[in-house]
Amino acid sequence: MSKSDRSPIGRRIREARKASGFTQEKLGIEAGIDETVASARMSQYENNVHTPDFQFIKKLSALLQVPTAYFYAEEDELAELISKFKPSINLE
Amino acid sequence: MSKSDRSPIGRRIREARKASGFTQEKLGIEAGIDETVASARMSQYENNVHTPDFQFIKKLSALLQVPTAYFYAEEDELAELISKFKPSINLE
DNA sequence: TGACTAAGAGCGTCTTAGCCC
DNA sequence: GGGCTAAGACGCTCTTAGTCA
Repeated sequence: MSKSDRSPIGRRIREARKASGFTQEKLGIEAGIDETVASARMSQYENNVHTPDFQFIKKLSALLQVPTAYFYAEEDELAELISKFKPSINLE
Repeated sequence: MSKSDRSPIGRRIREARKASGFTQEKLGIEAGIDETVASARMSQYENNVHTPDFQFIKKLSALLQVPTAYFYAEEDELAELISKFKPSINLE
C-alpha cells in the first residue's frame, strides 16, 4: 500500500493525542473504551490497523478539542486550518 | 438516535453530489462501484444506513472536488470553509 | 509503564432482490 | 429513470492474550 493510499486518521489521532499529553491507554479510557482493551485498540487506530467509527472520533474530538473533520484531513495545511476552527455556540 | 448523534457523512455526500448534478447511481459507478449495486449503496450512504470507508470517500473527494475532511465536518460553517480549500502546489 | 500485534469471535457492510413514485 | 430498503453473506473490527523496550 503506497503512502498516498493510506488514510490520515491514525496519524491525526497520534498528533492530537501527543499535543494533549495523553498516553494511548489513558485517551482510550477517557473516550469510553474498557480499560482492559484501551491500549490495544488505540494502538490499532494510530497505526491504521483498524479504523474507528465516527461516534468514537466524536469522543476524541471533544477530548482533544479539535473538530471531527480534523482527523480526516489529508493535507497538513488543511488540518492546521481546521484545528483552529472554533464553532459559534449553538444551543441545540 | 438524536440529531446530534448522527454522523454528517450522508448529508455531506448528498450536498456535494447535488451541487455537481450527479444521480446517486451515476456517482457510485464513477467511484468504482459495480453498476448493479451502485444505487443501493449510495442510498445507504446518504441515509446513514451504512458508512463508507475512507478509500471510498477519497474517490468522492476527487470526483466532487472537495477535500476528504469536508465529508466529516459537523458544523456547516466549517464544511463551507473546507470546501473552498485548495492545496498550494509545491513544485520540488 | 507504554506501545504494539496475531488470531478468532462478533458485528457492521455489501449484495441480492425487490419496492415505490 | 431515480431513490429507497430488508435480510443474509461476507469482511472488517474488537477482544483476548500475550510480547517487547
